[in-house]
Amino acid sequence: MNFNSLKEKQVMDDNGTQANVPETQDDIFQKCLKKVEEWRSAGIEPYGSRYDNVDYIADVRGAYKGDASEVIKKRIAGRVMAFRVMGKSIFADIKDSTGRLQIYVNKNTLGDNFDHFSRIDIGDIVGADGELFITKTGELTLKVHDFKMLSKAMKTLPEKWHGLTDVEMRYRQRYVDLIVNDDARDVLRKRALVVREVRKHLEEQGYLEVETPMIQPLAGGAAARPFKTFYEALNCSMYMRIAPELYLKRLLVGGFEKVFELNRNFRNEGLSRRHNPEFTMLEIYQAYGDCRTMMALVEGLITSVANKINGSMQIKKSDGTIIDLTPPWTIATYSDLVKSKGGPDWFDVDTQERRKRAEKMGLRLDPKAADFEVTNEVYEKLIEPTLINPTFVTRLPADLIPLAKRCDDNPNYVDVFELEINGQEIAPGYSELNDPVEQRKRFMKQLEGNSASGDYELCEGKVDEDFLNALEYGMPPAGGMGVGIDRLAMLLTGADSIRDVILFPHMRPKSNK
RNA sequence: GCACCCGUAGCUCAGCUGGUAGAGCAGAUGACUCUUAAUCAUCGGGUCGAAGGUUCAAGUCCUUCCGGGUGCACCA
Repeated sequence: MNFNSLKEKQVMDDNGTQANVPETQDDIFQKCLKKVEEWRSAGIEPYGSRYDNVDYIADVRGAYKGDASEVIKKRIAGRVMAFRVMGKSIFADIKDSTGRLQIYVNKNTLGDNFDHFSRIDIGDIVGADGELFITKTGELTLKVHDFKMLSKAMKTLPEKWHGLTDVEMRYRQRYVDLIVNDDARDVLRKRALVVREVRKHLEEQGYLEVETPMIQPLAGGAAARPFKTFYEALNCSMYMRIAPELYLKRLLVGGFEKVFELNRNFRNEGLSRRHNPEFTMLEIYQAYGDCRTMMALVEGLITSVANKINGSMQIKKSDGTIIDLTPPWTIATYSDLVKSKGGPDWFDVDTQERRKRAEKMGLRLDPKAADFEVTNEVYEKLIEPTLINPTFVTRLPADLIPLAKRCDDNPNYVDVFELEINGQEIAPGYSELNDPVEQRKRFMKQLEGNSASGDYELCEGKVDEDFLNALEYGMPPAGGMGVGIDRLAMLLTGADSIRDVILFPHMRPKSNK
């Protein structure tokens, strides 16, 4: 009568058996449920428990020394990635976190269990005991004596040859991506190693890792729009931090001399290939240092991490160009870089002339742009993208970074650096401002600037009085630095998109209808 | 936020100037005791992202919406 029964009837008429039923993903699920029941009634639990003394596949491969007569018994566990049935023998590929190994099963060795084994699907997780041998075609293989079901998969894996390429699904269902795409797994594992090595290096240098609030009453330390939230128990609005800076400086006041924090910042901004609003930032402060202290530190840090991760100072990008991290890194002043593009007399000519030159070089300028913004356009559009090998850009215009400490010899410049690698800013470093009166003045000016621009409220027009209070107790002069860990991971893994180095990048939730 | 591109079976993709959806893998059944993208035979699987519109007829053309990608902007 209804559609389904008609359809099933037709199937029956066509081939005279009841075996074939309509096949959708849901039907496959039902089929698997049935398999689970059948296994259970045969005394096999498809969702196994603890499975001890498992060898990593990489170690199993290492154990075979080329002597075919030697008997090597091993136990492995992992996911079935391929399954090739040949009558009374079966080959399957098992994958664990260290690699892949082919297993071989035949009816003579397994007996009744062979039929149970033959019901395994690609995607199931199994354990297997057996001994190693080399097949006719020369592949190291485990001949299975016994196996154990550890987990039955109810969904089919993406296709074995092309894998999973749909970018959206790779990010939304990262677990599938990780099962199927070895390179995704490698990149994300490398990222974890980057984080580990960064910590190790800093600890070895005597820096103390600290954790400061991620939910803050005022979101300071950077110019960015914060995420706002509400703290029920305290009955007040709070912000997700945009930077840990103001708390880390409080620690300098408190007497911690070398500290770092490696954790998430949140900025309420758009997403792009290079930006994720929730990103991992390393901030480091060192009392009695300045931005040059930080330059030496970051050069040592990144080269050491690169060496541990890649074993090389060269990184090949997807387009074939090579980034060379070999120290010492280039140091260039902002002005010299701008002059190299805009002409040696760039800063001597008048504003009109600078505009004319910039436009001649193909820049489209906002007619309202201030003079220093015109210059900065030249820097950002024409110079920054060309800084592929590591370059410390120093002595930036004070207009650009109003909160930093001025250079001793010229108050028009600030004593900072921006580390550029691969045309991207990887780390800014500062000689930190420790004059509380000057700091208050700049905060006030910044507030005015923000209310004037009217883009958004900066923490509702409030100044972090507690931070100023801390400064008034006296903060040692210090060098400070921030390193974008996601971007560093991109650099060291050659990833083109920041999302490739983030396990679960943000996605717009799918509406349920 | 703006511009451009994409969305077809569980996955990877075809589908021409509009004519009513197809392949491989995965799945089912059978054969096969050294395969490895196993092979061979047979079979099933679709709200063509969603909703409207044009048309005798829409996967295909138009509009809106949803989701994604890239670029720009915001932003270090």
